[in-house]
Amino acid sequence: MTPQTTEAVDDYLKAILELGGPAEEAVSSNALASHLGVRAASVTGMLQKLALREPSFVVYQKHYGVRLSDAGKRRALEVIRHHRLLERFLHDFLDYSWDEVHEEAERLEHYISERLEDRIAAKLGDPASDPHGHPIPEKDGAIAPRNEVQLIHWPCSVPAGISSVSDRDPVELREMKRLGLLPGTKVVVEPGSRTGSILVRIGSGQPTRLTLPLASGVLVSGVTE
Amino acid sequence: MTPQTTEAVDDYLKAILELGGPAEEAVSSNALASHLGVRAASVTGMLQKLALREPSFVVYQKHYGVRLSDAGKRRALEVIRHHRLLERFLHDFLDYSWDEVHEEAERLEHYISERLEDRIAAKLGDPASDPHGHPIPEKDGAIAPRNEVQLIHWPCSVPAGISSVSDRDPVELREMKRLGLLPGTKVVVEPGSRTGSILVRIGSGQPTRLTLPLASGVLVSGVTE
DNA sequence: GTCATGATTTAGCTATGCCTAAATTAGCAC
DNA sequence: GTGCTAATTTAGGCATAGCTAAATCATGAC
Repeated sequence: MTPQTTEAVDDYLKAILELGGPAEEAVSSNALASHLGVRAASVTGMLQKLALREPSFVVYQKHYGVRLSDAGKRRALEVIRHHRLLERFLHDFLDYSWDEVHEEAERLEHYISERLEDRIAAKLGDPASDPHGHPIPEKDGAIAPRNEVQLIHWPCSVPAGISSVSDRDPVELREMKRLGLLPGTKVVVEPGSRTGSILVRIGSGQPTRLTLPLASGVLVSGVTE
Repeated sequence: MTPQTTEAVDDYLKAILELGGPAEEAVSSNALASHLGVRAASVTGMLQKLALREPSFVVYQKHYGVRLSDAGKRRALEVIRHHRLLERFLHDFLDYSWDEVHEEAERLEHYISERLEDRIAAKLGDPASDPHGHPIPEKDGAIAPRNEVQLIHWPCSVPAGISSVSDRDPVELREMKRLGLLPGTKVVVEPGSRTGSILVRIGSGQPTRLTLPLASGVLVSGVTE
């Protein structure tokens, strides 16, 4: 049987979901193009096909933007569930380190069957989040909303908990691990900001100076003490 | 990075390796076409590309046939190693049954990284065979030669051991499991052949009548008693 | 040796998913 | 409203991997 979706289609759907944000706003072709690393012309072509598909994956309006249809959103969330389950599985069962899981999961997420998805989830005991702290959508696509803020936007002296970290760059991830910037860790931003860095107390250690690129990859939320 | 091989290329290489047999004879386009379920014309086109690649995967002579080059053989064995390691992993760690592993492994074999291959092998303790009894090639491609014969060609009354079973048909596999036709089991062909079936004592049970399609999927070798 | 038959290859087409370059459209300033 | 600029779309091309139909080749029968 021909697969329902291709790798390219999955990647478009994920990108539209991410770029649309929690409000699921319409996403422009240019935004998709730069996020996916392809030309805007390629995006237009793909969106036209996705809109004409049966069932349609997107609602596309020329010169305006694109939104996911119900079917599109369902598939996007399924692929994200695959990705995050795989990351946790590779990390917990196959000795993958924090910075190695993303690349492998990014490839395999398109190819695992529903059966394998279920077996991995069962083996892991239906985990709620991946190793970077990102929530794993339920099988029906449900995903608990979160109040996350970039650490660099968190007010001084107010304690916060790391809820997740960006998994895009393995080098950054290794550095975060070294510094103890793990999901669940308590952090306090100390007075002492400069251009290019902030001062942060991580867990119970001494305040540490974090460069902005690094700190911008750390998402936090309030802690109820 | 663009992958070194595509799924189609992998499938051609595996097919050439299998159809060439232990002597690695040249394989005809027609044989490949019927094995792969595509038209002979498609095979010719693909072989021409595979021969021109750098490094070349095949040695191709028009109107004669095709053989694997060293690079082609290496890749074919790597994919087979992936397939069989995956089968054992799915079976032993993720509660897949005997007849479910093939389909999943057939898809994933093309997409797992060398790192995942290594981690799975380590987790399993470098197993020698998959759940159907097929030998898993070593990382360098080495694969112990076997003296297997189809059960239907084994002489009467001479004890034999099942070395492997065909994994193509899940229905057949379930039937084999029900009958106890598992790799390692001792079998003896009893006098009582008819057209369409043979009589076989499986393990220490009573003689059982096996249909030829089923029995032809059972490979045996001599047992040293 | 010729010829027929079956195997094989060529030629030309389809679809996906990307590209570039050129044309077009939308939205904003004024 | 006009016009500028940036976003968007169209047009035409490339590679992969399949297809059909037509041409060609090779081998065995005679």
